Amino acid sequence: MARPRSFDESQVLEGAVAMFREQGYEGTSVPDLTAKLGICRQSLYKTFGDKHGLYLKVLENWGQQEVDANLELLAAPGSPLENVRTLIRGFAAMATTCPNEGCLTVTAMVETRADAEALAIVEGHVDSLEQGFRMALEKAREEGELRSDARPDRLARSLTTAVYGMGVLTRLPGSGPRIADAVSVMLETLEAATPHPGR
Amino acid sequence: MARPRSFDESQVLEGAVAMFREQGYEGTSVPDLTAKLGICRQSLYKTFGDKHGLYLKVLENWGQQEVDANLELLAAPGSPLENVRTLIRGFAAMATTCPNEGCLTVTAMVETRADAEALAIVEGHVDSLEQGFRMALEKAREEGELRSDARPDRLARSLTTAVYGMGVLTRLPGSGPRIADAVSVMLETLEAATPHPGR
DNA sequence: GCGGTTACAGAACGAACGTTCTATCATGAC
DNA sequence: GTCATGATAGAACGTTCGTTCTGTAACCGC
Repeated sequence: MARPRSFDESQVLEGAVAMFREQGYEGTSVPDLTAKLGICRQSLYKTFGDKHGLYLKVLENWGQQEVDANLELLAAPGSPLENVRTLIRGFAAMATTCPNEGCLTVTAMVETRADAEALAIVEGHVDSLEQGFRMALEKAREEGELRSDARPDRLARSLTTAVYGMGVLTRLPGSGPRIADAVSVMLETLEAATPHPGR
Repeated sequence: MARPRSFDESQVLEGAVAMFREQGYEGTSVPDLTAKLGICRQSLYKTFGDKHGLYLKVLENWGQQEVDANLELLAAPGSPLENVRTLIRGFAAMATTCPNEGCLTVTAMVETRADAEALAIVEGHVDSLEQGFRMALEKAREEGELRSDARPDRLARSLTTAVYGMGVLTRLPGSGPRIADAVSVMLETLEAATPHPGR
């Protein structure tokens, strides 16, 4: 009954994620978006309301994809402590292999300090990661992978802080060694909380 | 021989630091600057070249004030390990008491990913902090405050990463507990590297 | 095939940006 | 007091931003 749209909404969202990630919100103009996403201005406004609406949608989409994938990894069957280690190593690998595409969450935290809606979404992402760490570490303690006097909540908050530190230092070329050592110390801190630390 | 200028250059720089810190580079317009700094447009361009020149000057000024103050603190006489602890606690206090004025270095890393000049200055700041940590920790090891098998370089890089993690999470309201726990774990990690960890 | 509906393409809007230009004003040397 | 000099104040430049408007093109049900 009408002309079909010549773009795929989820593909547009994916492309927008990449652009906002690399260039930030202010740094990505509407002409930029329409040119690289294969969607015309009118359709963009019809579909997402305006640029800010698209940005919020992108942040939510990021949460449903990246963040939820991390949570699934942390809650995966097997050793919860090993899941934590795997995720941390994964973050470090991402930070060192793709230094130019920084973490969308980090960009959003810094750029949108006056954007309450965006901040709320981003805060949800950070909280989710922290809770994911905490639950995995609690499970690890219950299963005897961590000592009974370990503090999963404190460890989780510390890991979260360190992970976002890696996320922001990714922006600096030559931070590879810094990030690698940060990961080493994180893993050692976890090791020190196991029942038999040391060899 | 001519009309004297009605502004103080160092005061203008200080004010500009505050504005760039809170609002970022893009988020601070030239009319904003002239209105709040008490300097007219013409004088701003005459003195600093252009907005970008002012920004670079601000970054350098930040380095000479904040960064050098931190380095002095780390190299202060007395216990080098205690100096490290004091600096970390100071960062945490800053992050929790002044959450709205984020770290200028963090803002610059995220915002100016395509600005090579700014990035170079900022990289210098990060490297300086890391080296400051490393030298203090090496001195601590030499003086017996840390075990001989401690790794000052790794610890320094890890601390640096954690500190900038705190810097970016400052942007999120309600990160107080997260930052506090991150500091606790950092201090525990240092404690674990002392000759007699535990009580 | 035809009509109605929706997407597309591009021109055009006002506002804000960084920057430059012009004119006025305040001072020090003589 | 007069003049040269440099700072100040504000209008004005072109560009780019996000957004809206106008017309054209493409599809579906009948």
